[in-house]
Amino acid sequence: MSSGVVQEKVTSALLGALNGAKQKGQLKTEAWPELSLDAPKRPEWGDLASTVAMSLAASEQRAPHDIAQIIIDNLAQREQLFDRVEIARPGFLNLTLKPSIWQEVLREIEMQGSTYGRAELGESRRVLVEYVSANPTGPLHVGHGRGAAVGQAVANMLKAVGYDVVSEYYINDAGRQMKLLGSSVYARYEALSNRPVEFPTEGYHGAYITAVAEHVKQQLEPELAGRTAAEVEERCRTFAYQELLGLIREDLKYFGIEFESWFSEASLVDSGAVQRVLNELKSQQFLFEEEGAWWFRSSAFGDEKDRVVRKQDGEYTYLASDIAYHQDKLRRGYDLLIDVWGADHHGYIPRMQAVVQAYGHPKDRLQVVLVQMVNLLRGGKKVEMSKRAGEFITMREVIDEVGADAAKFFFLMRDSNSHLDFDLELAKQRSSDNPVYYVQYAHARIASLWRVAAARGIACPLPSETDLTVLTDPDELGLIRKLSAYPSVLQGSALAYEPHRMTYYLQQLAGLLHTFYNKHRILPPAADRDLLAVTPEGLVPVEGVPKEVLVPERTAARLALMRGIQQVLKNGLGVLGVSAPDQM
RNA sequence: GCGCCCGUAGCUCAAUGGAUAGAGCAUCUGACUACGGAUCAGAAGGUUACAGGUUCAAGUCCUGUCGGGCGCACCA
Repeated sequence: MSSGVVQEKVTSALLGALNGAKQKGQLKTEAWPELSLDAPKRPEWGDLASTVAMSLAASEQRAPHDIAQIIIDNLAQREQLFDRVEIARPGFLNLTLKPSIWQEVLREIEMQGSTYGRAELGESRRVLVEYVSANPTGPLHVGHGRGAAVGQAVANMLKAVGYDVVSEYYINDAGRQMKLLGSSVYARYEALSNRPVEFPTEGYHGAYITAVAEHVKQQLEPELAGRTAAEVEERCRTFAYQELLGLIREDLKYFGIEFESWFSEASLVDSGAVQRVLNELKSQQFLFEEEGAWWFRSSAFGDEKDRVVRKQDGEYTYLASDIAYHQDKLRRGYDLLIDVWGADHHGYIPRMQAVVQAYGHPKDRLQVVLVQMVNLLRGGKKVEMSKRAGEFITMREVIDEVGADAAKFFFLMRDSNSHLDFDLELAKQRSSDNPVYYVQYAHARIASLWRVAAARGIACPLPSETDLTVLTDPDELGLIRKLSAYPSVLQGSALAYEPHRMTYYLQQLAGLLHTFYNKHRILPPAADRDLLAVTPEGLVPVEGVPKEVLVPERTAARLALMRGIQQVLKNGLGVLGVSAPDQM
């Protein structure tokens, strides 16, 4: 796999050493464990560390240190690859690579450009990522925003590592909630015409309902004249559904999110798919009748009890169409289904996995990414919300206030499994408190180097046209090491469905860039002012410690380094759906 | 009562079973007449809730306890 040119070289060197030792009879383990290379925490532990010797200790029945020594003795290209190879306490193999190996990373990034970090791990297996899927009964709120950001990032990450991904929004346009929506709008509509009717007990109270009712009045009043109450209510329902779904689409677009597919629940009911699926399950003995209701035997697949799919009154439950929906996904041939849900639905996982199993698939064909609640704060104080009472902060309001980039980055900064405190005041601050700007600023800073270089007529050759061997400073090599870790960070985040690892990585990379930028120069000074100091007598040459000597070769090499950093920042932000601006 | 998630620095949170547990914020002290100060350097801050267990190695895995959140519908 393409985990980066450096990792590949070192891994194959280690593998060669292991196999060599085995041929000589020095090692006897049948299959080698996975050779992972960690970037050690401390610089004196080298550039990369392997734990393979310790992993082999049990099967070899030898001390890890001895095994490590055997590996070292069998390293064929030791002189070409490594400056230092050391064994540390329990049996770590600490490797320090030759700078020339690291320098290749910049050429690799240049060659691969926007595809740097991508991989073919997915082998084009087909994945359906379903997310948001909010009922079209009102505007999207903050919680949906987090689900949207996570879903998009997961889909993008999986695409980046070689899966064939389709993103889908499941529209709950059938059933009780839609009826309530219709009767709520109907009640408001009649009230607008001074014909008050009883407001449904569990109806939607938000101000947007009244707004929809007003639109009904403006656009449909002539058409509705003389109709029965039931007809008017039905028209209110379809009108409200269209309008609210339209709003949801606009909100998502505003957030920079586009779905490849929109799937209607009602279409499953209308096509008879729900009925068909239930019949299938019945013929398989996975469905039975009791107390006048139909039950899905989910307990046969590990759910704690069986679940009703058709109520005594003959209505289908939500589960019925969800079974049909997931069966439809499987039927469309996806190898993996990923559902992004609010964490309050976690109890639903076993029964959906039961569905998958009832259709003869392993239960892990369905993976559910749970997104925990968002705690909205303003200046440290909690913002209270209640959807029933119609008091909530919408996703659009959040984007209006802090911007789509900041909102996404904040939503993705934490493990989606943890509650998220989202402080609106903090997210819109254009200050060092704000991690989004920190990362974006790193990108913009590099972009400004190109502008300044162009203005001064300084050449910016590509890494492939540059002598990179001057990049030997620990800070330079440290940056390159970080860049070389990007592919494995992306791949790890993708396979774990954990976009927050990406935001952490990007913050770290940006931090290294800012540190470097403050400590070292990249472009030569505009004048020789750095050799002078201000005194009462005017400018005089500085005595003592000279500034870093910045020969043109070093400027070119550092610009090449900057180009690599900029590319990786751009790629990483892109996967998260966040922009990488050249100016801020 | 049962199930799922969480418990790490004052706060918000990181850490594929790896070495001396790391960032940001807040606090304190510092840094541009040069490439963007939306930045940087330094200090201080910890019995990883608690008790056992598994192993070369545990914040991470297992068991139990305590605390918080969320579920346990013929709602969605």
